[in-house]
Amino acid sequence: MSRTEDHGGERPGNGGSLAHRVPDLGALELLLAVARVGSLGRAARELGITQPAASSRIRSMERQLGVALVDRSPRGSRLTDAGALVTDWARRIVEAAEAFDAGAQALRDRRDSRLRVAASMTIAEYLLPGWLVALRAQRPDTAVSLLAGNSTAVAERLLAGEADLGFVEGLTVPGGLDSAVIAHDRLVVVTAPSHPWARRRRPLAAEELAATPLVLREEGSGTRQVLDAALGGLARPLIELSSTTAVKAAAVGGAGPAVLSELAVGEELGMRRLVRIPVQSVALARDLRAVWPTGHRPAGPARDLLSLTRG
Amino acid sequence: MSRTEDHGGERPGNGGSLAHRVPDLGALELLLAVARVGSLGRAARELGITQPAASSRIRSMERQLGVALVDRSPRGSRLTDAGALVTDWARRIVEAAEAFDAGAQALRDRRDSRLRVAASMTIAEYLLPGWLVALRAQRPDTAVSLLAGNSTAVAERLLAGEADLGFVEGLTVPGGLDSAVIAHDRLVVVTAPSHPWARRRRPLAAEELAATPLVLREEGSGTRQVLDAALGGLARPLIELSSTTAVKAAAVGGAGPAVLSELAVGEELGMRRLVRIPVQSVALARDLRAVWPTGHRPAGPARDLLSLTRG
DNA sequence: CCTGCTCATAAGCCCAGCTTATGCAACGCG
DNA sequence: CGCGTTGCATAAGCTGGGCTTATGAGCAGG
Repeated sequence: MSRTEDHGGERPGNGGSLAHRVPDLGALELLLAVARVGSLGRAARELGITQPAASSRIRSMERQLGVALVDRSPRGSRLTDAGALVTDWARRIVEAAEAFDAGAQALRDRRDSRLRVAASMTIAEYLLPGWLVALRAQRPDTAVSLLAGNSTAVAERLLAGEADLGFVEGLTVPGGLDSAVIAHDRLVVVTAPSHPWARRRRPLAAEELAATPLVLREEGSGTRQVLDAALGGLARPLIELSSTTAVKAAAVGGAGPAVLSELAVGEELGMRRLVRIPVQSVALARDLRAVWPTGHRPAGPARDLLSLTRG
Repeated sequence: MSRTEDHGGERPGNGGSLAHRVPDLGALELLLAVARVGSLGRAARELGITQPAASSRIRSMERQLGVALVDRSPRGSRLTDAGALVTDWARRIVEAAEAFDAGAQALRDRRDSRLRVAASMTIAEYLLPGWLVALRAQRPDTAVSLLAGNSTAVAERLLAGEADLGFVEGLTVPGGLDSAVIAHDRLVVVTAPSHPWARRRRPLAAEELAATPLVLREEGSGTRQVLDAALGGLARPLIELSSTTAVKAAAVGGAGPAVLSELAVGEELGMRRLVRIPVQSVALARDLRAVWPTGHRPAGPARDLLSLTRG
């Protein structure tokens, strides 16, 4: 009985879900603390728990992973070689969690925040959380609120005085707003590694791209606009989906070639879940801009955030 | 009472540790499942739990974050706007956890694995987990074991027949091994954003770099070797630390400029915790190579993995 | 030799998350 | 129009993981 039965989503051969095989955030934070301070007890104090709790938690993490992580000695604890590696991998999870937390907090703080940001989806998804983490490190007491929407919505909020700083990714800047380019983005053509295009040697020609049915965002999205403009309104949809995520999932699943922001596919390219297909002579670049009401040069917290965004 | 007291490591103004503010992995996986299948009940079934469990878990996640994540209706559940954003951020955590899991499994499987990999630290830390995730997606039943060490150790394992495929990042290929370049890496000079160099307009000259005390890895490390070679053995240490992580931490903390692999600082640059300082006329590039015993061209699982590594 | 640091073990508490058993609302179909 | 199906919510009860306090044992240094 129990629930060992393999339902739909479970890949074969993995005993239970990720959550059962990966230590929880608390344990990972503890491990990082141990690595930093070199002692279970002091790490425990740093996290506000007792030494036995830390000891037991590290031990159960070692049991779970099947690997010794720390070398205990009467004079402290050091990471084993495997432990150092695990700790580095753990740090990635914790950093992602920090970004999540910063973003979530901004989503919640809505009311009494000192800095109200409006951002387009792509920027809110991929860039903003990192900026918020950095901002929090610099100015821990700046409460930020975030509102995500398309370029028009961002402009409205700014002009209505309901937001202090905006971020957009269109080809044009909405009227009534000043802007500064903070980064560049590019649309890229991607396929699953199994797709024939992944084995091409020569870059794709614009006509080939225009002639091929693609997995795309819906008409009206920023991404789609740029693509249509670049191809002269010719983009041929295989499927139209309403979120970047859905498009990625379809592409990973082998539905067909997709066109997506470079920002959106970084992770997937790194993990080789998607392969980037070079394209020739198609202008797929676009600017990412910070925007604010004409004249109202960002000051205070808005200026702090803005200065973080241009590295 | 309880433990609200702010001990050393806690930044002010954050109520408790990350783990208390970020939903656990199980909840995040559940959220992703709900987003995918559009129903609490079906998501629950997919994860092998009951519908009330899923319902309660999503609800408590919403309470924790202070944001409504899903719109429930008698015909299913769809993400709210905020929910879509949160789900995207959650996906990053889950992906990091998948990489962690793939790595940890390789660390454990030591014995009966079909593919034994030996890799240098930098590659094991930053690249390999992603490759393993991709490999698992392609060939779910390939058990991989991982041994991390320096170039010499990698070569030894391969030549002793204790590893099937190696990855090194040196300037030279150890004797007795064939190799293929799989990627390029570059050392970069980084500082905390507060460092004077961060506000420089002109690239750093080689002499300035050589004349400045730097935060460095210990002598003998791959990174250090490349730097010394590039500067003509002149690198002047401010501190010498024994792990990439420690170097990063020192640099982030403002100890001084550091020289690190591009791979190692990607995250920090994105979050603006570190700033990259352009350098002129210093050859800091290096190749990342797959290696194997001369003649034993990789086959089977080794070949699968190898083909994943050249995107 | 005692004091102070480290970690380990034991016994007990508490809450988060699970289960089963319900109820209620909306849709589609004979 | 009632019936079955699908989807979510609520209630009551169990269990285990993680916490606490209390204690012991190994090693270093004044």
